[in-house]
Amino acid sequence: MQFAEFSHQGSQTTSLGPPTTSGSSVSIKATSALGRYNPLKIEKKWQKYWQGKKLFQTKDTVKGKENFMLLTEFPYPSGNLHIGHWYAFAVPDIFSRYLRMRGKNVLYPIGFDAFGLPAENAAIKNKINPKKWTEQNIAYMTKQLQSMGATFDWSRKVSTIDPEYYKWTQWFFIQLFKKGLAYRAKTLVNWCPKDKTVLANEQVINGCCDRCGTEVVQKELAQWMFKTTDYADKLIDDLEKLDWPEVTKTAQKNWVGRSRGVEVNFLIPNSKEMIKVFTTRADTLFGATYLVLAPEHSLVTKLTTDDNLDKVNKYIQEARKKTELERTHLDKDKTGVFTGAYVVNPVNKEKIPVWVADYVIGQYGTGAVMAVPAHDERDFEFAKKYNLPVKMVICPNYPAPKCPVLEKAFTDDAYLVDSGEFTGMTSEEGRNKILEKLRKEKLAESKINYKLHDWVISRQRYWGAPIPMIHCSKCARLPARPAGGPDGQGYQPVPEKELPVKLPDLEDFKPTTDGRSPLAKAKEWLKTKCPKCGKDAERETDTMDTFVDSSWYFLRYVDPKNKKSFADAKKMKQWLPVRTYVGGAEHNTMHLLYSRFFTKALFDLGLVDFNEPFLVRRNHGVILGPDSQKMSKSKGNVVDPDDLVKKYGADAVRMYLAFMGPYEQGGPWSPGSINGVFRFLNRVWSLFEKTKIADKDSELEGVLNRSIKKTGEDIENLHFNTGVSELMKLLNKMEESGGSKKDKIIFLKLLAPFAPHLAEEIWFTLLKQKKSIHLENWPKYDEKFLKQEKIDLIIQINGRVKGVLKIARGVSEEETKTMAMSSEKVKPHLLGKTLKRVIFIPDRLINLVV
RNA sequence: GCCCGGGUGGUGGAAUGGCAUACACGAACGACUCAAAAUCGUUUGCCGCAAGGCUUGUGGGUUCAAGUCCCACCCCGGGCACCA
Repeated sequence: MQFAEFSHQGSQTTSLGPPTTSGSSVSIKATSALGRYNPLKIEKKWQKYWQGKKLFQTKDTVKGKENFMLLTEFPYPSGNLHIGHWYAFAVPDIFSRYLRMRGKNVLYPIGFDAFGLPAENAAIKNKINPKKWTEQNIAYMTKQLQSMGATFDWSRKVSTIDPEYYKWTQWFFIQLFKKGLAYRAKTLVNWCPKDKTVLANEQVINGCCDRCGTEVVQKELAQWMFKTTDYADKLIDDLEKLDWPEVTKTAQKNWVGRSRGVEVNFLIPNSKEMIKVFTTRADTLFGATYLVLAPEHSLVTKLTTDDNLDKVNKYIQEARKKTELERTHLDKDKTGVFTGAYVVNPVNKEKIPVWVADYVIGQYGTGAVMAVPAHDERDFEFAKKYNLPVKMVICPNYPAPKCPVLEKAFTDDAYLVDSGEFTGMTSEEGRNKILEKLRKEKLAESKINYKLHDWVISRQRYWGAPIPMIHCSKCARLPARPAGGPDGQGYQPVPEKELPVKLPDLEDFKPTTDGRSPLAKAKEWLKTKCPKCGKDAERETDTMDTFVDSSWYFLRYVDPKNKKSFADAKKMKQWLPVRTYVGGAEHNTMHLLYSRFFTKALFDLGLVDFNEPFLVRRNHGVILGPDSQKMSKSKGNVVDPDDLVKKYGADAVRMYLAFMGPYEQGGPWSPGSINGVFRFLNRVWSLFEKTKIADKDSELEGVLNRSIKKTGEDIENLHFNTGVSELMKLLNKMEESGGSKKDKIIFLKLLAPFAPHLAEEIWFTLLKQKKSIHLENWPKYDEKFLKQEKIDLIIQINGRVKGVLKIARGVSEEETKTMAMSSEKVKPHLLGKTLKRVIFIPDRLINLVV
C-alpha cells in the first residue's frame, strides 16, 4: 500500500475551537490537505457517501462471514430525538462497526414503534390526526437518526403502523386464538380513568397508570387476553440458558412469582362445601386459629350468618370502593369482619372462625388463607387488633421448648411443637409429613401458584391495530363452549385472506366515556358478515396493546418486505435468535417478558424454531439532566442533541456518551465535559495534519499492541468508557513520540468505530485511500510485543512500597531480589534485619518480609 | 420487609488480591496575544516547609499484601411487595 506523505505547514492561524455560530472574527486559512476540523461539513459528506454506496445495507448472507444481529429497542416516534436516543443507538453503533471490522455480517436494524397512547394523546392535544402526526414525526426523526452516522440498515426499516406490518400482528393474534392462547373473558381489570382504557398488570406502576400516572381503578370487564400464565414455568426456567443481566432475570422471576406450596381443604360443618386455602407453610397448620376470605370470595355471602350479613355486606362495599393503590399500598392497617361461620382445621379437627378481610387478595391462590398469627406477620397484626388467639407451633429450640411470649410473629423455619404426631419435626419434615397425611384423607394437594396474570391486550383506544375478530349475535346464542375455547361467546376470527383489518379513518377518534373503543363510531367499518353463519355481524372494536406490536418486530427485520409470510423461514434461520439486544432496564417486566412469551407461543405453533428471542441482553443506563433529575420539558433540564451536534459534531457527541461512564449505568449529563472529547478529536486531527513523519520504526509497539487488545475487548464488553480512555492514552503517547506511519494507521482504525466521520475524512483525504475505513479489518495485536513493554516492578518491604525497578518482563526472582536488595532506596530499611520471607510475583512486585 | 446494584479526589470515573486515584472535566500558574478565546506547558487526593504520615461509607477479620475476599453495620439507587 502506498501512502501520501504527510504535509506540514509551519504557521497556523486555524482555530481548533468549536465553530461558533455567532460569526467569529477568527480568520481561517486552510493550510494543509485537511484544513480545519469542521465536523459539520465532513459528517454530512460521509453520511451521504455511505448512503450512496449502500455501505450498511446488509445482505442475508455473505460468504465466509457469520451473521450477527445487533438489536436495539426501536424508538417510539415522539417527535424529537433526545439525548437518550443517542445513548441508545449511537453508542451501540460503536459495537456494530467493531463487529463489522471483525468480519461479521452485521445487521443493525431500525424501525418505529408507532402505535400507542402517547401519539394519540398528543394528536388530540394538537388537534391533528394521529396518523398524520405520527408520520410527520417518523419523517423528522429519521433525519435526526441519520445525523448520528450510525450503521442502520434503512432498507429494512419497520413501522408497526404500516398495514403490511400490522397485518401480521393480526395474523399472529388469530393463530394464538386458534390455539386457545388468545381468549376473551370477563375479569377484574385495571382501568385508567384518564386514558379511558384497560391496562395490563405490567403497565400499572404502584397502582398508577404507567403512561399518565393516574390512579388505576378495578373494573369487571370482558377483555381479550393472552394466556401468558401457560408459560409461567418456562418463563422462569428458560432464563437459565440466557446471558442476561441478573437484575433482569430476578425481576422476571419475581414478576412470574412462582411459589410452591399446598392447597388445604377446610370443611364447613353440615355442608358439602369447603374452603380451599393455599399455603407454603403447611408445617404451621396446627397454629391456624382463624381463616380469612377475600371480599371477592364466592362463598362469603353463602357462609355469612344472618346476624352478621349487614355488617359483612357493608364491609364488602367499602372494600370495593378502594382503589388498588389504597388497598395494596396505602392501607396497610388491616381491617376485617367476622362472618359468624366456622370451618374445621383438617389436622386437628378444631373449629376456627371465618373472617372477611381485604388484606387477602382475591386474585391470588384461592382467595382464602388460613391465618397463623404466631408465624405470619400480617396474621399476627390482624389477630392482635381483633383479639384472636395466637398459638405458637414452631419453636426455635427443641427438645426442651422454651417458647418465648411473642411480640411479633416468628416466621423462620424451626421445630414443630404442639402439633400432635408431628411435634419435634423440622419445618421441612413437618411440611412433607402433614401433606402426606392430608393427601391420603383427600384434604390437601401440593400446588404451585404464580403471581403472573394473563396479559390483557384489549385497549379501548383508537390508535392501535384492530383486533381481527367478528362478533355474531346469532352465533352467540348457540350453546356456549367452555370459556377460553376457540370460538366461545360468538366470536369468529376474520378470515386470513381478508387481513389486514385496516384501522378506519375517523374524524372523531377521542376515547368514549362509556368504555367502548372509538372504533365503534366507524359505522360502515363496523358492519360485516359472520364468517360462520354469513349473517350480519360486527367487528371487534378494541385495538391491541402496542406491546403486542413490539413483541415480534425483530422477526420482521429479517424479511421486512415479505407479503406471503411474516418472515421467510430460511432467513429466520440465518439471523435468529438475536445475538445481542441492547436496551433500557424499564422493559425488564414488560417488553422483554412479552417478547419471550410471544416467541415461546410461536415456537409451540411451529412458526419459529427457537424458543428464546434474545440470547444476550445488555441494559444501558439513563442519561439524566445536569441536575441529576430525569429530563423533562417542565423541569427545563433537557439536553438537545441537535444543538450539541451543531456545536461539536456527531463524532464528539457519540464519543462523549461512550466516555462519560459505564454504559449500563448512565448518569447526569455534564455540560462541560464534552469539551474533553472534542479536544481529543482536534488533537487527533492535528496529529495527522501537523506532524511530519518519516516512515521510521515504531517505538510504540508495546503500547500499540496493548491498545489494540484493550480497545477491542472493551468494545466487546460494552465498556466503551475505558475503550475511549485507552485511545486517549495512546494519543498521548503518539504525541510524545510522533509515531510511525504504521502506528498512525492502526490508531485511526481503532478510532474508526468511535469517530467514524473523522476517521473516514483522514483516511480518504490525507491517506488517499479509495475504500472506506469501515470496510477495513480490525488490527491484529501480537502477544510478542505485549511482552516487550518495559514494566515497573514494585519493591515492597513488609508490604509497604519502597521503590520501583524499571525492567524488562520475565526477569527471574533471584535477579529481581539482588536488584531490589542493592537498591539505594531499599538498603536502609534492611539494615540490621534478617530477611524472613520473599514474595515474588513475576513482572509485578517483590515483597521483602523482614 | 425481601431481592439486585452501588458508595473511591472539587466533578465524571479507572483498577485479573499486587504502585489506589488511570483517562478526562474543573481549578491554579505560566507561554502565545495589545487583550480575550482557542492552543500549548506545569501543578493539582489530604496533612506537612520538608522528611514523612494519612486516605477507597463505618467497625472488625483473613493475608506478606484488601477498594477488591469474609463478618457486622450505615447510606444511596433500582426491582418486587398484605402474593399467605
